[in-house]
Amino acid sequence: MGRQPCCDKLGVKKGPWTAEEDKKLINFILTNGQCCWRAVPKLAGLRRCGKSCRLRWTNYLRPDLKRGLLTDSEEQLVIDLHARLGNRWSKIAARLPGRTDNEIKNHWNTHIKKKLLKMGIDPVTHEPLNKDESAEEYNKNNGDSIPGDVQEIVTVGESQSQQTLPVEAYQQNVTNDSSPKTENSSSNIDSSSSSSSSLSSSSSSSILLDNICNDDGLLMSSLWLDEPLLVDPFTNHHPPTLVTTNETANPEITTTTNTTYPSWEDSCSWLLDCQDFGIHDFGFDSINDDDIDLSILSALQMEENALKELLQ
DNA sequence: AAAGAGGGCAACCGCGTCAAT
DNA sequence: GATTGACGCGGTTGCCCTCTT
Repeated sequence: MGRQPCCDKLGVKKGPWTAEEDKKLINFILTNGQCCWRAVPKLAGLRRCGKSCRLRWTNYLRPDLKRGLLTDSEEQLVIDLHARLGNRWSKIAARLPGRTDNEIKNHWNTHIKKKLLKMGIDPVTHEPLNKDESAEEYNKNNGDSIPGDVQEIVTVGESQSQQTLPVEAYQQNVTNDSSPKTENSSSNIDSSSSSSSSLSSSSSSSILLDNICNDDGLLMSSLWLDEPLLVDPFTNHHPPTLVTTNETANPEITTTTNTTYPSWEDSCSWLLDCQDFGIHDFGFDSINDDDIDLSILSALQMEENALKELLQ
């Protein structure tokens, strides 16, 4: 007959994960790697469904995850990808290293959606909302009049020749947005420019987007490509995405090859975070530190080699 | 200071697809 | 080929925290 059931439905724990459970899961994945989620709860000594373990690992415990709010450039990238892909969060997440589909989905629903609506952009179609509708919508949501910039966006957006204006308007809005960000300064998307103004951040994001999206066919084939770009030492399947900006189409733009991927600190900051509740509580004592270092260094070496191949 | 409202996020649910038997 | 279950994904829920009154 079919496969064995993934877990005994009876006695399966639900709800928030405890530190103890996290510890067990991390220990297990680090020592055994990711395989066969249905076997994980039993082997790791967890009273959880394999599905729940996978979710916990991919959305919260994975070492290559970034923390904090999405950066402006990441947000911009999400918007643009969403305009092309719709609610395919996993595909969108695949383009944002260290971000999970769940995280992006949540961020979209709680932040970006509202921002777009506020700016008179339909978050579903990414088209400008009807001026009256947007005004109504805005008044409904905010009990206030539409700000001048939104009105301008809506008005300009009515022009047939300005299809991409909503995104540009958003960029402008982001650029002007002076609200503080709690996001740490590291951005895998354009870390080279993140230290400069938010304008350059948006611009580089734009270049990146242009690069990715100039040819929708190329984008789609690229997005549907399931083959991992590089090897991740922990997951073996969802590595830090290599972001290469190589502008050659426009002679006015200096040809640059800007490749970024998470630094050692970024990739392993979670290990440092473990110290918050005692890294040894995780039972890492049993793991040879040299093994971890070597595996990660080896993976980084592989990344470097892959990068060189790409650049050749 | 307390209570209620709203927002954010982690986790669960249900469905579709693929693979094993 | 049919059946069954794992896996992955998107949608939804519910808890917790913060803000407002």
